[in-house]
Amino acid sequence: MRRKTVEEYIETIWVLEMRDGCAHTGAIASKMGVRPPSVTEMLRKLQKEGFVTYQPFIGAKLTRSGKTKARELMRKHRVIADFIEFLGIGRELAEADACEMEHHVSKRTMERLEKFVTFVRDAPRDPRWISHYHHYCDTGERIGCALCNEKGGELEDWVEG
Amino acid sequence: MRRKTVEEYIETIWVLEMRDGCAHTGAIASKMGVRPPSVTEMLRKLQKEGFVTYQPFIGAKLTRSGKTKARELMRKHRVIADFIEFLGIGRELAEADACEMEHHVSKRTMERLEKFVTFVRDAPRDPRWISHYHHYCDTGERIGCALCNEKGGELEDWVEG
DNA sequence: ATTTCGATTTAGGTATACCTAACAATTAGG
DNA sequence: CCTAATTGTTAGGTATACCTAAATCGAAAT
Repeated sequence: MRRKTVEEYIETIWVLEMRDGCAHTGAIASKMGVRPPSVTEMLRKLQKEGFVTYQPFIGAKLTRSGKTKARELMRKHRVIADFIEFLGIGRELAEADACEMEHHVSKRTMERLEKFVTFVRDAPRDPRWISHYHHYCDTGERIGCALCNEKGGELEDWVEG
Repeated sequence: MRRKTVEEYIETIWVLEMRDGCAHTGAIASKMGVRPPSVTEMLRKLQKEGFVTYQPFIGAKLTRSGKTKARELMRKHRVIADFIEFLGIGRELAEADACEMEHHVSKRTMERLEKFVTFVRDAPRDPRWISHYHHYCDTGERIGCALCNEKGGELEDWVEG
């Protein structure tokens, strides 16, 4: 498998710390599919960089800055996974893809993507174009509501969100 | 800067081969921001893996399988960049983000994303919800066309794409 | 209290992409 | 044609995430 980044360790530690109170070397290792010595080594690095406090033979906890970082990452992760799910992909693959992608998207793009996801998810009513999109995915056939798509018409009958 | 993948080398070689007939070590190096020895080394690896033919002191050309790979990657790249641009990000950053992301998206998600981009770009008429989305990005204010969003209404007045 | 055993760290080694410095080949000018 | 400049490769070394095997810690059981 691919080599893990500092960020992936932080996310894993976050999850384990939530669950167990602190993240043990072995737990991190098995969750991430690496061997314990790799974890020990990384924990030392993360401590040096100020993301965790690490007590040998005990485990690791995120510092304030580690938690900030983790929250940031989890947020990115959720937004990306939600978006991919919206595209019509099952949650499991959406999650897996989000894992891979979340470390490679710029801040500005993330902001916009988040807005897009919110825009779609929290629409005041179920937007018809989404079902148009999914119909297009399934059949390749493009349909469109003439009223929705009408060009140049005045915007009337708005509903506040 | 981040360490480059095999795929990024293949893409760069594709571009240079298009432009110059073949990809020279120095050209690859300067385009990718690495030093020539790194390129020489990678070219040998790529040759061993069957993606390029490499003649020392002359340059590299993609093999059939290299070209297939390159086309695949360029397509991914374009789709992702187009999507990010659609979100309201300028082309330059969209391209940069695409570069980072394109190596981390699954095939199935890419297929769906491509459909989404096509669905939006080639809509028979300019879909109103896009301007709604951009309005939402700019102002945070959610507006919606009641006719478009009306729930449960029968689908009438369709336009074939 | 001592043994035993699971979990962890230490020691030492691999693979990969990168570098600089030194050397070699090709190309261009006189 | 031969030298000089440019370009490319070789040699040797770094950093990082990973591994296995061996040593060590700590807790639970006799």
